[in-house]
Amino acid sequence: MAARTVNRTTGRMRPSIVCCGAIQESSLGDASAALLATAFAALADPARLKLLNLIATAPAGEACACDLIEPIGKSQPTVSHHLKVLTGAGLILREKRGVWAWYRANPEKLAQLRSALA
Amino acid sequence: MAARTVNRTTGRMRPSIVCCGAIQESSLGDASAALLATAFAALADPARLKLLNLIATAPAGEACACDLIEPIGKSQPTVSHHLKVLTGAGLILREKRGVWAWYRANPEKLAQLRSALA
DNA sequence: GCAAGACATTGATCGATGTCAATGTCTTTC
DNA sequence: GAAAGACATTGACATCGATCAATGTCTTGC
Repeated sequence: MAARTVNRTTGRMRPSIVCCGAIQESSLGDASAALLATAFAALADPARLKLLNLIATAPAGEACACDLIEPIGKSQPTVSHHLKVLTGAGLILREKRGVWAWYRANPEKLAQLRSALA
Repeated sequence: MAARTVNRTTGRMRPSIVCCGAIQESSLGDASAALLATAFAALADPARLKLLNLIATAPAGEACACDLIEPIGKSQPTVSHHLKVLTGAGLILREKRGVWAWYRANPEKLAQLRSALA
C-alpha cells in the first residue's frame, strides 16, 4: 500500500488523504474512515437532508432558523439539534445576526464528500 | 416548486426525481429524503466504509468475503451483517460462487449518491 | 432594567443499531 | 451420506440517536 499514488491523467503526485476518492484509495485508514463516517452520518437522517435542501435552495443562499421549523414539522429543539449536527459535520455554516441564526451550505464540504465516493 | 427544471448547460429538460442533485433540487419530498437517508446511513459506519474501500480496490474489482474478515478486525457474523447492509443499500453487489460469496462495488449507486450532493 | 422573543441546552424516553456467541444452511469432498 | 468449511441468521446485550418538554441564555425594545 503506497503512501502516495500518481494521478493517471495529470501525472502529478496525489497524497492519499481523506479528501479525494477515499473509496478508490488503497487501504482506507481508521482515522479517515471514522471522519468520513461521521460526515455521512450527518446525512443519514431525512430531517437533516430536508434542512440541507431548504438551506441550499434558499434565496441568497442562506436561510434563517426561524423559517426552517415549520417546513420540517418537528419541534424547535429538534430542529436546533439537527442544525447543530449539520454544522458540526461542516456541511452548513452558521452566522448569528442579532437575534437570528442564519445558515448557508458549505460547498467545499459537499464537494469533499462527493469526491470521496469516486 | 417546478416539476421540471432546465439544465443551464445542455438546455434540455431535467426531471426532478431523486437521482440527480437532490440537495439543489427545490423541495425535497418525504419519500426521496427517506430513500437518500437510508443510502447515506449505509455509509455512516467506519467498518462499512472500509469494506467498500477494500472491495472497490480489490484486484479484478471483486473481493471474496473470506478475505474481508481479517482486515476489518471484527467477527465473521459482524462482517456478514455489514456486507448485508451495504448490499441492501445497493452499494455493492453479491454473487455466490460455489462456497464463496464475491462482492463488487456498484458504480451506478455511487454516482447516484454523488450527484445527490451536487 | 424588564419583558418578549429567538435559539440553544438539558434531561428523559424509546426505538435503532453495532457487536458477538451460538446455531443454521448450503456446498464440496471423501 | 458424513464431515468439513464458508457464510448467513438468530438472540441477547449495550450503546447511540431522534424526539420533546422544560429550562437556560442571549438580544432587542420599551
